[in-house]
Amino acid sequence: MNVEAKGQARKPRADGQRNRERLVETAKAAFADVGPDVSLDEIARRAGLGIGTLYRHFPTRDAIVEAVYRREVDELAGAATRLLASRPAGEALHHWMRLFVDYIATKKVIASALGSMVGGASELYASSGARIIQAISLLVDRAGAAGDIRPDVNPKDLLRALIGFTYGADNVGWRPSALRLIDILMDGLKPAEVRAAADQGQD
Amino acid sequence: MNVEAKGQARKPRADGQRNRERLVETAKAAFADVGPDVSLDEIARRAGLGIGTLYRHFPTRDAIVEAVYRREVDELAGAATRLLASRPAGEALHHWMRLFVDYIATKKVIASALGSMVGGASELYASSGARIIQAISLLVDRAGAAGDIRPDVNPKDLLRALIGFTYGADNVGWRPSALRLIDILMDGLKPAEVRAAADQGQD
DNA sequence: TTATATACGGAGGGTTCCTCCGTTTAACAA
DNA sequence: TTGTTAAACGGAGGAACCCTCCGTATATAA
Repeated sequence: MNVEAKGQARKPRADGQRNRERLVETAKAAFADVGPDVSLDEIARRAGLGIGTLYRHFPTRDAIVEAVYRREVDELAGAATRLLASRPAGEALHHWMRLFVDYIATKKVIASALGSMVGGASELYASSGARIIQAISLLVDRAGAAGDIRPDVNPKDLLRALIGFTYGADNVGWRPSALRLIDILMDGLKPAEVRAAADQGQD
Repeated sequence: MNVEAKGQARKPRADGQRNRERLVETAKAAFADVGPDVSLDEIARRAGLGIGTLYRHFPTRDAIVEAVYRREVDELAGAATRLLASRPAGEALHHWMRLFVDYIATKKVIASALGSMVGGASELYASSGARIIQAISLLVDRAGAAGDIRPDVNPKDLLRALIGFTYGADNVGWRPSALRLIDILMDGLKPAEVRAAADQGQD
């Protein structure tokens, strides 16, 4: 019942897995109480591990951020289908965008990591960025098909906008500002008829 | 005819002014051919001056960026009134937002500097950030008064959006993406009647 | 010419990033 | 158990950057 195709691969070392886990948890705590710019050295130090060990497990900063926030990203991506099930596609998209802002509000690190993933060289592999793009694409497609928004909207544009809105998330008042911008953007996405109708109650 | 109120202040030293000028020009060249993240050490080195000299003239990175791009920022701010003179306020706002993107497209450094100014602690002094805010506020006020956009739009929100759109200006395709987003945002700013009218030619 | 406020220069300490490689240790076979 | 070996560890160390501090040099004004 060996899964290996050829040769005899060893099973991964137990200490390796333990340390990887330890690093992820330490990083999570460090992001929370030092801030999103905490140094990788600091994370290694807190974990009681050598810096070399950290770099072997996570060759880039984004890699460890991704590991830390995998669950959050999954939730956010999953919320897309959940929202679609319970309301019109246009509203689902609107809610999801607000949700995006709320997620970033608590975990600012995600924003910059997403930023470098979305436009990055390798968009192919199933990274967190890819899952988020899938989610927003689904919402945009459905909303477009339902006539809730114009049919020619580029989902990546919207994602860029969302990431952009959360840029500078330290400045006071950024959150309400981002939410207002989402409302405006959402209005701009609607075909003129829909807006006119919404303006006079529903028909 | 002494301008000084009290005591006898000396006139600024000639070498000081020369070096300041030299630093600004060197920085401009360095931003252009090394990139927006060129180190301050590198700029001082290229200028043939000590790092201490650079820091005395420009205590922060933003300070030197501001000196380098003062003219560009002035032009951009000035464009607001020029545009207002030649077309309806709503269109002027729309054009100005596109112009903003074009300016950033060539000088990426401005974006991050603006970012830290706009939300920064001291919004009071007449910095570049302040002049940009004044420009966009003027446009928003006029457009609101003319009924081209809704009257309750917060100009700082728009500026944040613009800065956000230009975030990640290295990624391929960011510029057309930013322009599309501006169009959408602009549509969202319009009162429903205006959009409906525009959709069917003009009335 | 002299006095002195101004400006210069760069050494140096602190931080972060990341690589490299000698040492340790877990997994597996005999 | 013991030996072999691949995997993982650790941290020294070089490079880059930031910024301060203070001894030295010089332009200005008397």
